[in-house]
Amino acid sequence: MTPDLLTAWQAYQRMRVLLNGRINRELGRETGLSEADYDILFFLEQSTQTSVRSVALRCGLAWEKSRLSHQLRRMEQRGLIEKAPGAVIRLTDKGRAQIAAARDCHEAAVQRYLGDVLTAEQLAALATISGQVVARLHQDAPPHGD
Amino acid sequence: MTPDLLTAWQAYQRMRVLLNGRINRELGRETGLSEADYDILFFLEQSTQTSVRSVALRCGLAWEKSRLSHQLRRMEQRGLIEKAPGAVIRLTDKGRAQIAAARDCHEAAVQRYLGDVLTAEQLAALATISGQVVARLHQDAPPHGD
DNA sequence: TCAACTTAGTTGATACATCAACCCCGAGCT
DNA sequence: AGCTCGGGGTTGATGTATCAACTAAGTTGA
Repeated sequence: MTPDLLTAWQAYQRMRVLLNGRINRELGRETGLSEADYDILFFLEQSTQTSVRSVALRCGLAWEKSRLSHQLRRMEQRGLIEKAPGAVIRLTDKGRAQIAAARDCHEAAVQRYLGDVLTAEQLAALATISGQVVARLHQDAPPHGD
Repeated sequence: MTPDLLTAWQAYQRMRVLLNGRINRELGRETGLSEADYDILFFLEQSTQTSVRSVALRCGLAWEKSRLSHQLRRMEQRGLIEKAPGAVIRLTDKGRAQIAAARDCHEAAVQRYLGDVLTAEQLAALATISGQVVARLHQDAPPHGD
């Protein structure tokens, strides 16, 4: 492991842990939603259709099936979504309201911690780097797992 | 939120989720250690002293106290560490053996998914970006919390 | 027709993360 | 002395993530 790689890895790890901790905490405190909640609601809201099949969620979020199942059960109990027959998921009015509020909070955080700090070149570099790593992950253990 | 920022954020998020999931899964499968276990054991092993006070762990890892307490309890039950009076933590032989094995696995993964994929410039850019974001996080909500 | 296979989804067990509430002890103050 | 106060550490409750085992429904093929 070269020093460059070690340095980059440790710096990345630190950013990952701190940045995500911070955003999750802000989101939870201000909106009562977890990151998992947010991801689900955001996907449903962005979707052009009014209802989405579970499998589309699983695909789009790259989640395990059991994780999704548990999460959807909890969210249904809280009234954020509803399940229709045929493994179809729909946003409730409450869910729609919460994601709208949360999006502002979330985008503000991303702007504050990334947008305000990085140059356009750095943003582009981050996107490129991420894309390359993700491509490597896909090529390396493709079957279907994660 | 500019398109550049959105793109970078989404790409980063995807990398973060997939890369970390993959590394954690490999680590768990091949060594039986979680990321949390690894962080603790790595810190203890790197430490020059044979024993470390809890508070040093909390500081070095930037963990919440309750998180550390729960984690140390579980690890003591599994025989990876032992607690001495005075909030002192020590690696057991078993713990020392496991972290040695895990380090190889972990470094191989980092090499495979980052080192083999990114150029030296990209590694440097990633380190710089991470450093800037972390600095922003510290300046923004410094007290001592997270 | 029926049996072996896939794939979507659920469930239960276990581990992990976070919050709030608590215990303990030593530093400072009256 | 007796006090409070703050920090280190623990605990319990709750939400979250992962794995393994299971159900159910559709496919293929003998």
